[in-house]
Parts: sequence; C-alpha cells; structure tokens
Amino acid sequence: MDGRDVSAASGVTIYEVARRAGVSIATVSRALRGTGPVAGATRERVLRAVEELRFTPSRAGVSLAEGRHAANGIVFPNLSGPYFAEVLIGYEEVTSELGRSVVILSTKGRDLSTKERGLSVKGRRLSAHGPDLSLNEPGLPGQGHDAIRDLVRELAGRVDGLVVFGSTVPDDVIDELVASRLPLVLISHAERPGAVTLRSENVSSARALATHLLGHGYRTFAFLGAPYATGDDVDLRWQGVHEVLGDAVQPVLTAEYTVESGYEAALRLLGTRDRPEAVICSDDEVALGAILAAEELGLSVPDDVAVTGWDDIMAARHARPALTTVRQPMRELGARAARALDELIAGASLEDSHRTLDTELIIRSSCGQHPHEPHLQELNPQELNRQARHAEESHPR
Amino acid sequence: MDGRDVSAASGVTIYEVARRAGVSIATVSRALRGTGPVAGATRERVLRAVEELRFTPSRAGVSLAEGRHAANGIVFPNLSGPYFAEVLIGYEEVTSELGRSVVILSTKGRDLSTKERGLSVKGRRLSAHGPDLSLNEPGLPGQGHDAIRDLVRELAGRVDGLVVFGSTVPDDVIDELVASRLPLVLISHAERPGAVTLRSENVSSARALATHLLGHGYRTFAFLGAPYATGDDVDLRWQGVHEVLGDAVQPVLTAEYTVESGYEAALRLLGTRDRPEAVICSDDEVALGAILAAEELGLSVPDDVAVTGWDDIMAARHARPALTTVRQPMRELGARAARALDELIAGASLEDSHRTLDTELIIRSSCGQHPHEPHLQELNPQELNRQARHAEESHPR
DNA sequence: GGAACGAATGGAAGCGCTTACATTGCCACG
DNA sequence: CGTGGCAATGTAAGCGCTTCCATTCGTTCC
Repeated sequence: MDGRDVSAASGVTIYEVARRAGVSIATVSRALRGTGPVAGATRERVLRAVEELRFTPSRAGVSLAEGRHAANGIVFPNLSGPYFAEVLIGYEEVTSELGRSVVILSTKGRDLSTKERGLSVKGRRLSAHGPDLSLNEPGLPGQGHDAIRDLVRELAGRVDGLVVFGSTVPDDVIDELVASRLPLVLISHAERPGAVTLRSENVSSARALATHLLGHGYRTFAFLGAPYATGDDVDLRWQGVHEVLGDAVQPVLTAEYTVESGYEAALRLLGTRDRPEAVICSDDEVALGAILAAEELGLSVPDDVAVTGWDDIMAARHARPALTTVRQPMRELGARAARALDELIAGASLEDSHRTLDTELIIRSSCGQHPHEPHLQELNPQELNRQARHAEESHPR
Repeated sequence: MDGRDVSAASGVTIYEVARRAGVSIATVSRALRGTGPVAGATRERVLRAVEELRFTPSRAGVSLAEGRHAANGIVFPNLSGPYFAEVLIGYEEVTSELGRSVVILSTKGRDLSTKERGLSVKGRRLSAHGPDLSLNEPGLPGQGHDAIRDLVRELAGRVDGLVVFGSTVPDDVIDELVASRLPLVLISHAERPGAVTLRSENVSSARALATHLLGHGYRTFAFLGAPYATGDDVDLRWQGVHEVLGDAVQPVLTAEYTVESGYEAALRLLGTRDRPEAVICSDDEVALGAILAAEELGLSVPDDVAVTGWDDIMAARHARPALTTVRQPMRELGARAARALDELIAGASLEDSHRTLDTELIIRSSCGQHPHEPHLQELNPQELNRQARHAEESHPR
C-alpha cells in the first residue's frame, strides 16, 4: 500500500493496456466505451489486453474527465427503524439499475432543534410527557448542525444528486444545496422551491384512521409522539386526526419515535385515572412501545385501550394484538425518489415536482373488534405477500 | 446542467479561489489542508475567498491527486431483514467517524447457487420443504453472477476497502478482489487467506441453546431453515445443534430466511402427525413465520410446540409469545468490520485476522417455562435498553 | 557583514481518463 | 487518375487537485 494508487483494485492504467494492445489510449477508451469507430480486430486486441491485465478504469480519472460521479447520495436519520431501511432498499435498487452507486449518510437521529419544538394547538401549549432531548443550546449554532453540514457537503461533493429525508438536515443546509444547483429530492419534507418533494399521503389517511376509531365508539383519544417540526409526516398525521377528533384528542410528545420512548410516554399517559380510550401513535414503533406499556400496567389492548400505529413495519403484524396501522409504500417511496432524482440529473425541470403516494389503512386487532368490519384474517397468505408485491405493482409510473 | 462540471456542488475551482486571494493554487491547497507553512494573513485571505466563493474541493480531483477515495464499500444481500440494517448502522457510524464515506451495494438475496445446496447429514440426503429457488442453471455461469461481478468491480473501483457479507458474492469474485490487493473484510464467511474475517459466535451458542431445550424436556426437534452454504452462520448453528441433539434433530430447508418461507415450511412441518416438540429456527424471521404457522394450525406456542430464533431482532421481543433467541451484537459487528478495514487500509498486516464476537442466549417464553430458570421479566427496562448499550460497551477493543 | 538557514510562496509536473481535432489511408466516384 | 469523403487512429489538451522542487526574502549566527 503505497497510497499512490487510486485504482487499488488494479493499479493498471489505460497506458499499459494501450501499449500491450499496440494502440493509443484514445483507441482503448473508444473501444471500451463504444464511443467512436474502432476496427474489429483492434477492438479484439484491446479487449484481450484488458482481460489479461485485469484493467479497470480508475473511477477518479473517469469522474474527473467525464465531469460526473455516477453516484447518488441519500441522507437519513438512522436505519434502526425498519422505515428508513425499506426506503433505502427501494432507492438502492433503482439507483443501481440506473448504473449509479449509492453513497449513504446517516445523521443519527432526527434534528430536534429547540426552535422547532413545542408546538401549540389552538393556543394551548403542549406539555412533553418525555424528557426534552433538544440537542442544541437555543440560539447557538449547535455543533451537531455544523458537523452535519460538513458531512452533507462532503457527500454532496461526491455525488451527482442527493435525496434527503425530512428534517434530518437543517434548512439552511438544504438552501445551500439548492443554491449550488445540486439535483435534490426531499422525502417527507415541506415543499421547497428548487427541489422535488415526495411523500406518502398523511392527512386524509389520518382522517380515515380517526374516523374508523370513532366507529368503534371511542370518545377520548391521545396522539402519542406529537410532531417535532411543522410540515413533517407526523405533523400532517396530527392535523388529519385533529381535524376529525377536535378537542377529543390530546397530543402527547415522546422523546423520539422509538419503542422505548413510546413505552415511557405511554406508561405515564395510561397510568393516569383519566386515560384515553384510544391511543393513536405517530408510528408503529411508538405503538409497540405503547402496547408494552399497557401490558405492564395490566391493561388489555384493545379492550381497555385501543392502540394504532403507522407505517406497517414487520413487527406490526407479529405483535399481539396485531397492530392496526396505516401502510405506506416505503420501498416505492425510495424507488420514486431514485427515478425523480435521475430525471433531475438528466436535466428535467422542476415542474410538477411535488408528489404524494397513496397509503392503505390496515385494520388489525389492536383497535378493537369493529362492529361493521368483517373479521380480518390475519394469517391470510395474501397479506403475507402483499407488502412485497405492493412495491412493484402499485403506482406504476 | 451541462454535464461538464464534476463539483456540481459549487463549480468553483481552486484557481478562482487562488486568483481572488491573490495567491497560487499551491498556497490555497496548503492553507486548506494544513500541509506546509502558510503565513497567517495569507491563510486569512484564502479562507475568506473560500467562504465568499463557497468553494468545495472537487472530490474527483482530490481523489485523483491523492490516490485514494476516502470511501469504503459494503456489500450485503438485502436490507429488508433487520439484521443487515443493524450491521450497516454500526459500519456507517464508525466509517463516518473515520472520515470516510460509505458506498453500499445490495445483491438482492443470498447466493443460493445450486452447487452449494442440498447438504447431506450423515449420508442422509435432505429434502427441501420449500421450493428450490436456485437462480442459476447448473454448470452455466449464471447471469446473476456476472451482474454481481460487474457491480462489485464497479464498487471496488470507487473505494479504498470493502466489507462483504457471507455468501453474497461468488468466491471467485472474492478471489479477484484479494488478488487486486483491495483491503477486504468478510463478515460471516469462511476464513480466507488475504482477507480479514469476522463473525458472531455460532457453534457453542447453538450448543447452549440446544442444551437449554433439552432441559425443558423436549426430545424431538427440527432445525428450520437449514444451511445453504457450508461455513456460513447457519451452517455453524446447525453444527452446534446437531452436536448436542444428534439424530433427534431433523434439518428442514426453507426457501429463504424470511417470515414467509418460515411460515410455509413450518406449516408443512407442523401439520404432520409426528411433528417435533421444538423447532429451532435459523433466524428470528423464520421463527416468527413458524409461530404464525403454529397459530394457523391451532397449536399453542410453547405448549404444543416450542420455537426459538436467532439474532434477537426487534420483533422478537414484541412477538407473542416473545421469542427465545440468541442475540448477536449486530452493530458491533459492523463497527468492528469498519475498524478492521481501516487498519487494513492503513497498512496493517493480516496477522490474527479472524475474530469471533460473543453472543448471548436470550430466554423468553417461546421455548416454554423452564423449570430451572426464574421467570423472565420481559418488560424490564434494562432489557429495553440493553441492545443499544450492548453495541457500545461490550467487547472493547 | 556575509553565509547559512528556514519560512513563505510559486511553478509545474503529474494523477488516469475523455474527447476535440488532426492525420492517415483507402475507396468510390466523376 | 484526381479528389472528396469517411473510417480508423493518434495527438494533445484539459478535468481539478496535490506536492516536489525552486525561488525569494528576512533572520540569525559567527
């Protein structure tokens, strides 16, 4: 390892190939990329030399000369939840098909900057039932921010385009990216001039979910895992729920969107005398935590308290009771983002650049036995496979 | 987008910075990287120019000149299971800390090449309970192989080192990588000269698990999700189990290591008259499928049949009954791989290059109430947090 | 007071590739 | 038989950066 060798995978350069084949490097290049005419015999010789020398073009050399990286990036908060992993699967698959590599960057946790916390609902201030986990001193440019900024810059420097999740990255960093004219797709982020945005439907799904719960006869509700930022997915879910339920639903903050914080918040919430009849959780993991908390408190789900989630992650189906939730097409989201980004890189304009994917309400048993619904066959093989097919079949372009 | 601009993130080159600061590009470079002496005032001017122009060095230019990519790759079969996602988290985190980017490549499914299928046990040929999913025609170089080969080469060309999971990549491709002297870390792969290998302990954990089940009084067993390749994790688990249980355990193939194929195989297995008393599954997802199948058949777990998993993924804790399993330090595995790779890149030798991480037997309720064990507190907050801490605290280097 | 030294800087040669442009033959056509 | 045209190939100019080496001064030390 002398460190002076970019193509560690070979060390062979186009010059050696050229010499061996008895041609110029230009001809080697043309033969390999199929640009420009090359005589059959010549091509043969070149290819043989390439084979014998195990030549692989240096990526850095190609990038520099071509003026592109043939790589796309993606920034997400973390992969520990199944949600981001699923989106990443869809993204990687399509990006790879498009002949580009995928460079990832995890920001380790959502950006819970103080200024965006503490939403108020109709003037009523919300109390956090979880500890406040704000990372940054108010006013100060949090060091976390600057670290993220540098990492994102670094990433931006090695890709032709970028996908960024919701509130993983401070808005001014987004602005910087837009200003640099880097093709940019934002997932679950408020619309923003200069970037394509993409998300799953939230508001009307939330309305449907809330309506369904009303049909069960519940009259008091909590929304567990209240939104951290306006315009993010959870905020929209809250809006939809709140629209239908009005003051009957009480927003409750969690520290994060994890099983642990769902558990902790639910423990406090359900331990009180006037606990709600139904707990609408901002995502499945929070809901799983809530179910654990209920169990811990000796409460039966759904008889004593109903619980719903969001996303339909794998564990949602295996939990007992199985979780009523809203399925969003996670892989599809990633796949769409990849294609949109590709179009942007190819020079597409930003017209009509805000898309929303449909979701599906999945009724299982955690919300109670619905009087009007037929009993759902949880083990239906159809359902077993639906999620996989979903990504491929629905929403054809 | 004129396509002729590598640093899409700025378009500004070091020349413009130099002109603006009134110095040469050499000085700009030195000022920015801190190599070589630069007068304080000069540095100031350079930094100001950089700031004003929003200059970011072109990654391709730097890579070409430096002779390195400052990026590491990782190849995994897929991300849909939590296992690989968790390993990736650990890998990304450490690699990122080391100042390198992470380029990912998913091969979409394990390499189930025919030649490696159909293991025999003591001369007895195994029958597959699932459909044979072999991708390649026997003898023919499967197209899947060549596609993977190209993708891996491409990846290898843009990184300084590579981590590859078990049997995601054909062995001859591995050989090619080794021959090219690309720093290489193999996770859960048989030892191989020229590469570091890393895995979680399997054999003795499997022995412990089998022994525990014997303690429950079970006498007939199935091993669900039999190994596809010799030397992979599942093969070693099978070995350990088989060592302890001998002919009392029957190996049963699944099509894949997924909930669906676990479900299907278990449906067949448990539907028979002489079903085993305990089903030892090769991983948690197969086990979750087995539990679903048992439920479908009206069998109680663990009363009618015991089920165990492996990995301790999130859903294992939330399943009912909660899954007895073997926890392996997935993030730690990724983190270790990242550090080992870094050392290799830095020029470390390949001495002592085969490491095994410890696992932990997690007894929950799916294996039955053990006569000798105290009742396990499933909701213990300690357990809730253990996994997270695990990755950080255990196995300090 | 001059030599020796080191700090500060610039010049220029690559790093490995792509590609515009120049060059060389060869054939067909008038 | 001359020539326009085109296929096949070579030449060389970058792409944006790092770094070796040379150059220029201001010091310091005898």
